[in-house]
Amino acid sequence: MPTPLTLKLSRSGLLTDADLPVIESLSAQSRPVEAGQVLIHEGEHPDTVHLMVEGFAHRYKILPEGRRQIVGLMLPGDFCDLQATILGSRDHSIAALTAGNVAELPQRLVDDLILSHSRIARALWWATLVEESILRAWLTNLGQREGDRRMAHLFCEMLVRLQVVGRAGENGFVLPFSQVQLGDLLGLSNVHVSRVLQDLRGQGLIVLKDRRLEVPSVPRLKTFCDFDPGYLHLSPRRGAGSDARDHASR
Amino acid sequence: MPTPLTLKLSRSGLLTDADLPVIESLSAQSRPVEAGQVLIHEGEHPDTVHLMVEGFAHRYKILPEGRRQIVGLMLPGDFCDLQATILGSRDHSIAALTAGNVAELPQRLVDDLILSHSRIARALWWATLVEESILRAWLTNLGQREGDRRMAHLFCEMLVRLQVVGRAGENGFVLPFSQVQLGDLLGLSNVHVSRVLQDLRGQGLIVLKDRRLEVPSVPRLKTFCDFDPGYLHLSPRRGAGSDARDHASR
DNA sequence: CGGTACTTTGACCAGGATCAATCGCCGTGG
DNA sequence: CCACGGCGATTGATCCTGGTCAAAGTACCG
Repeated sequence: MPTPLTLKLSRSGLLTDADLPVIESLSAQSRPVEAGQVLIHEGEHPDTVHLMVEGFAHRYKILPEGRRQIVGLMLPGDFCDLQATILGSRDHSIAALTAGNVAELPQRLVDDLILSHSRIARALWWATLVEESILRAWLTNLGQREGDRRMAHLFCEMLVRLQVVGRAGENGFVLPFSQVQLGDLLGLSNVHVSRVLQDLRGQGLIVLKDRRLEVPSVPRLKTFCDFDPGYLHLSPRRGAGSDARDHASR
Repeated sequence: MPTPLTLKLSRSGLLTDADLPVIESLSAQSRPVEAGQVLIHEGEHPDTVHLMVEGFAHRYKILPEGRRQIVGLMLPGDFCDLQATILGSRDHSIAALTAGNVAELPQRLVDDLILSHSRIARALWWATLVEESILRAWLTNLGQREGDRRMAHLFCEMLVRLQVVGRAGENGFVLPFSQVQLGDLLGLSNVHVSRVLQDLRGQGLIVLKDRRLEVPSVPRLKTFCDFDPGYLHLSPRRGAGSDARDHASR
């Protein structure tokens, strides 16, 4: 089974099979992290690149009054700070959401990789740009949708992103968030998150129990929140036995 | 007077004086655009890079129900689509907000520039990452702040960004938005925008008349909305006679 | 068995949306 | 010159999404 990073970058449409072993190797050395562990503190000036190999992490900002906004979700195969050194100090923190494994790559290794493998360099660019695209989708989600659709949209996105890296089935995945965290993701209070979830359950759009989210009808959920996966910029899965296995789109 | 692009990239802290003429040249050839003109349609697959030389533009997404969210603001010196070709089709549109000038650079020219000038390449990276950082700040703004602070935060950001490129004075700038557009930026209704503006005026935080925004006390406004410019990642202005030369505004 | 973290529920309140009417400003055409 | 229409801003009235406060229930853990 390929690593999540390989699975993800394969969907950029920019790689050939020759690139895959190199990419695989990036995930080889990883260290375990525990849930809640802070990977990068705001203000730090890191000199390594963090790659999620297993587990979830999140990027967040904290306002002086104590309010918190999660501004990014790193799933297996996602980089936490591919850019790190260019910007100087970080303007937000990153912490693990679940136990998992993180690879820490020296910035130099990444730089060398980019110089020597132009296709991979482009694929990394692609990953960064998709991240930015997701931010725009989130911004639209917060700015224009009400609680229930907002939540549904997040679930749709997570379903697709996790399916890409082989961490979700056709209809569900493990959702390791507390309701407070869901609130920090969506700009809602924990109380309201609870009610919205009840509501979605009541409409039969989701089944959420024991940290596992099931979506009885993915098309229905997508219609409900106008989810259009275009912003994830995924090329069709290619290669051996590409098949009817991904019904993505809609 | 240097072009806005030069002024902006100078603040990356990554360039030397030798790079400046090359950067200047990018703004040399520009064509006029009128207010409202669409520069890039959603779904298009552009093969040129757009650079704002003068005037404002905005990036926006439209939901099926007709709601609109502005997900980016391009000021003089900002690129509209530095990444263009990698992602394939665009997931949003870009339109001019005011009359202005736009340079259209062939993607090849940009690629060559990146290959031949590594410092400039890094500076362009920097610009892209700052854009992403701004998106995270906006997301936090929408998710965690109420209308009045949200508006104030936008004004603070615009003031700083415009000052960088010499298009704002110490205390104000030309704000070419209608209240509907402000609403689309901030996720507020036009009616509420009107009330929030009254409120800010009432508190003496802003003076807004004839499309010109004046901020009587910038520190007060910043305190009001917890504005911390760190996310713009600006290095101190360097170089010959760094000074009080940019009162541009008008 | 008590503590802690998370979820649920209820009551109440407020930020902000929606609907609707009015007003001011301009540009256009009679 | 004036009437008209369109756009944007303002204001008022009303409604609703979602926040806050508070309490209680649930589950896990040492």
